[in-house]
Amino acid sequence: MEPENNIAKLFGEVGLRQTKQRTHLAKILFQSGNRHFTAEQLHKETRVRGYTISLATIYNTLHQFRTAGLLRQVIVEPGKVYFDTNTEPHHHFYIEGEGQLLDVKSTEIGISALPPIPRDCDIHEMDVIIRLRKKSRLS
Amino acid sequence: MEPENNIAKLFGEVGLRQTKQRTHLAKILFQSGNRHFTAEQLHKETRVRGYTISLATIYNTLHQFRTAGLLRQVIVEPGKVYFDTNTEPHHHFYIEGEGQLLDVKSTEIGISALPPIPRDCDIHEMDVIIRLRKKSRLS
DNA sequence: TATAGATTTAGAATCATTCTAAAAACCTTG
DNA sequence: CAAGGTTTTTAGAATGATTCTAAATCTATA
Repeated sequence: MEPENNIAKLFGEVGLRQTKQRTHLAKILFQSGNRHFTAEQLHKETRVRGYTISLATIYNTLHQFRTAGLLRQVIVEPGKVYFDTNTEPHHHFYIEGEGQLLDVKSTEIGISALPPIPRDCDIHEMDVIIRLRKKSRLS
Repeated sequence: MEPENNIAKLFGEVGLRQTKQRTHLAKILFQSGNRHFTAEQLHKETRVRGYTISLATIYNTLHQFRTAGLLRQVIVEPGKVYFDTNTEPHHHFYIEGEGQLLDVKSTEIGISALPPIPRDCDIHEMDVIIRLRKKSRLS
């Protein structure tokens, strides 16, 4: 119930200094449910909320949050990066044409076998993307 | 054993006119085993082989081949699109840092359960990407 | 073989993202 | 609390992959 303090603590834990801009972004991103967004969308949202944060800072901060483990990248479309505040292992629906991402819980996809990993490599992460299309009304 | 004819037939089947450029690209792409590549890599390769094909044509043709079902896109990295001549359902290893893609046969990953699809949507395709990193020699 | 329509092309344009270098903010230490 | 060194922020330029444009060229077929 002390959101400001939580953010201070969060920054402390991941070793990021507290600045006005980072705090604003953290509020937008971490004080309500999980969300998917692009840098550009977030930038628009800061302006709507009356903050003034340059696009460069948005990008810088998103990368810092990502390296700190607070955000995850989702790559589903050429030339555009989505970020996801849900950093738990999970998967995605992607609605093509709408550009909408939806989380799929890890438990909802049963993966029963993995292929042999090339020797000299470790698994870093696994992405499952189920690409969907809106049913057309024309039958 | 009549590669030229095969290509002619291929183009006929998918409704693409035969042109010098498209034929050259089809030769490079479909006359040996499956491969992963970017537009830029393919462009370089045409030059090495002594063909002269503009980058714009490379892009045009790749998209036409894709719509014709002869190629598949693989999106694993921001700002860069890979193409794959293997159009069968299958998955990928992606070696981060190396930019290398490797096929994983569908049968090598057992997917036993799928989440409920949002009503009003159909599954268009499913991508599984296992991101790998080279083991560092420093233990 | 003429012709309508498709294709190719060079180069400009676009778009998301990154870079640069200068200004501002931050956090010690004296 | 002021100085000084380090981080951050920022506007704007730069980048890099891709797409667009409009003119030139080619292709299939009548």
